[in-house]
Amino acid sequence: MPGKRQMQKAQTKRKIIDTAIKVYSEQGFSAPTIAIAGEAQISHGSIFVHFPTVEDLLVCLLEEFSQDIKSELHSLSESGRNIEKLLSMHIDVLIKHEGFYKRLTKEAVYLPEEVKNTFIAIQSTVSIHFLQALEPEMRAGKIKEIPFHMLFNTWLGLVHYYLLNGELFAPRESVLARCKSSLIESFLALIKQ
Amino acid sequence: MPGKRQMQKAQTKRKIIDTAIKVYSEQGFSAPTIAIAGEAQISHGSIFVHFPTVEDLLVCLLEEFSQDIKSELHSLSESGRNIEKLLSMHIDVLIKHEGFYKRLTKEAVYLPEEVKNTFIAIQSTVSIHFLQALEPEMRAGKIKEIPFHMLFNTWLGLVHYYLLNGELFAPRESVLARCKSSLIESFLALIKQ
DNA sequence: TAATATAATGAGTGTATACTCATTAAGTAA
DNA sequence: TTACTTAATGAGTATACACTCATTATATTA
Repeated sequence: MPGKRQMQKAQTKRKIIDTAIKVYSEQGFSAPTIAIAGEAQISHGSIFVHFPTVEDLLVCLLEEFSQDIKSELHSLSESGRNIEKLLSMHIDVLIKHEGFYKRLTKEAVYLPEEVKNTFIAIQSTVSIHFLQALEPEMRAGKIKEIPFHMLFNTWLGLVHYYLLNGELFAPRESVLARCKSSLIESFLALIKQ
Repeated sequence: MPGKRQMQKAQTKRKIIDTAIKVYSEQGFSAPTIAIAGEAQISHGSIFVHFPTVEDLLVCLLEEFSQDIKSELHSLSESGRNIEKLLSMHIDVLIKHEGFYKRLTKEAVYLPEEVKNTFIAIQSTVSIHFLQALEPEMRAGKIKEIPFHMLFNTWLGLVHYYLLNGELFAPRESVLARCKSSLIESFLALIKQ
């Protein structure tokens, strides 16, 4: 059975992870570690007891984030497999994690390679579901004859463009929530044969 | 007539601007000012003789950059006004400035507000040319009935997505040069009625 | 030529940050 | 209860940077 020590340790680690997600979502990834320590109400040094470097913390954060997103995508995509539902579900998952996801798209350049690759792996998972939903309609000749990866990149490009320029389209609120239907409608109209 | 002093001064300022563009293109905007001074073969302090802060340097850089891009777009769009030519011209202009433009798209978050606004103003100019080229074809019913801003955002989203993920699509070379034709073909196929 | 003005220099300063480590406090085992 | 182990602490260190300013070198003016 786990002793008090082990539980306390695990609890502190969890607090660091949760607080880091919160602080990075709000302040961006250049937020100093003292901001995380302050918000989590632990000492600065504690962070380095659990994570040798901030890079290790980031990698851990993204590992968890990607697991969450992937499992959400997976369980939601069970229910229905047409393209409209899938786009809607995709946006819903992003809305749920909008703060952190937006930071990832905005600040990817400055993140370590491993973190970037984990983020790319998320898109890869999305593309698999995207393909599964689109394939029947493509076979049925309802979709324009354009390479699949182009269709997917157009969708992701559009969604990320809205995330990156959210302040322009929807100041002080969720761009995705506000623009969800017009994004989906427009994209569907574009790809239809 | 300009004395030797004034000419020398102007020449140094120019050297700083040109070198800063080069260094920022290669290393990103977090490149330290000593890197610019070193590359320009001037002393570190000289930068601050000409620009009180790095922010002032950045603003100056973008002012010039946006003037260049806008005038290129303007002179090129004179020649022909159909949408295919315009897209091609747009990509060509971006290819010409790809290093710096790519950095702007990647690191926009960390740039001062004034710089971001200048960058947005460039897109605004592009959208005007885009509309002019598209309008005749829209009137003729050749284009899908989708709000104009959606068409434009889809295009820009796609192009920026390729710039941001260039390493994935075309490692060690110009993504835009490599993917230009497929970007244009796919986009035209999508928007056609 | 001598006096003055100023562009350019680069060692030096201040600040923000990640990370360290000796110390403390609290759990665990004898 | 006592000795041992370890999570947590936070003052301290090292580093990287933007920006300063007294000094130097060069042009301009009298």
